[in-house]
Amino acid sequence: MPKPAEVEELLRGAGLRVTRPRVGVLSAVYRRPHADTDSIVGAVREDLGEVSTQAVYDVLRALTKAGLVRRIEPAGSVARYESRVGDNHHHVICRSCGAIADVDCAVGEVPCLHASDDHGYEIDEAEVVFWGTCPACRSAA
Amino acid sequence: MPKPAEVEELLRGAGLRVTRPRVGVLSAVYRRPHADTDSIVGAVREDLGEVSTQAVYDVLRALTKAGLVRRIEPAGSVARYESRVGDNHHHVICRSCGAIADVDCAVGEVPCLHASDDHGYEIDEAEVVFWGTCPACRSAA
DNA sequence: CCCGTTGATTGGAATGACTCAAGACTACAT
DNA sequence: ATGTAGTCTTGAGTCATTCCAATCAACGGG
Repeated sequence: MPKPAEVEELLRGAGLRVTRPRVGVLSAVYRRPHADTDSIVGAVREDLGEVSTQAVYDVLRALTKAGLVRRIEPAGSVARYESRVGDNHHHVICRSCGAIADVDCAVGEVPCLHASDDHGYEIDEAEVVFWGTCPACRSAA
Repeated sequence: MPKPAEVEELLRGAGLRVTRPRVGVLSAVYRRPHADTDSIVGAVREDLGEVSTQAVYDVLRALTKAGLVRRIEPAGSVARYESRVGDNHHHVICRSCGAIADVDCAVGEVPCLHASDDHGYEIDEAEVVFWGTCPACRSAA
């Protein structure tokens, strides 16, 4: 959980200008892993007051392009963002409630898996999603 | 590529009624692997004439629930459908043009991978997506 | 320390995939 | 043949996301 000053340093290091919405959004992503855009907007507004929805969308795209956050798009869900980047970890998602948890990659480097037949593609990443039922939903059933 | 009679048999075997839109949609999915809804609508209309877009959506959902087709939702793309079901294969997707190719699973049975830490989830499937650049886009660059 | 340029933010409107509701219709069983 | 559960159609609506033009602010050069 980086301090505001560290967040600013992260932005500067990525060649991005330091603005209030950007600091707020990046902090919110650190604070709430796997949050969707809507809840990030809410979190930022709690901190900063008024921020336009479009600013958050724009900032998230800029942060994603800069490699400071990672956008994940599980099937059947809206886009979500997380701050863990560069360590090529994977996710386990509950089919029932949509909860997401991180799963460390056994290999650690991309691409961690190799296709049996790559069809001539030059593969740079292997994305793994484990689908299942989380403990809470399992005991509720 | 099943004949119309075989398609009807597939539908009946899944406990679904045999209707013109259903036969048309299921044939179209066999004919065009990894097609999105829009191009399936187009393909069905070529065969049958007028079919409402909503009927296609509805049929695709029914076929998915019955396990006759599989819905895949690659990040940054609309939903796509394929007829290969039950063999737990994976996909390689071109970052540039979105082309999708099948990759046979080395294991063959679900779940083919096991998480290093399952967080208590009961995992029933491991979905793998390989991201890269297809031969055509690579030579065009 | 101030100022201008460049890039960010805002607000409004639009896009597009997908869903919902209500009624007409039809495949299939009795 | 006939009833009925399940399909198809039409039309409207939802929601995440994007586009555009105008305003505004960060930050490096003076």
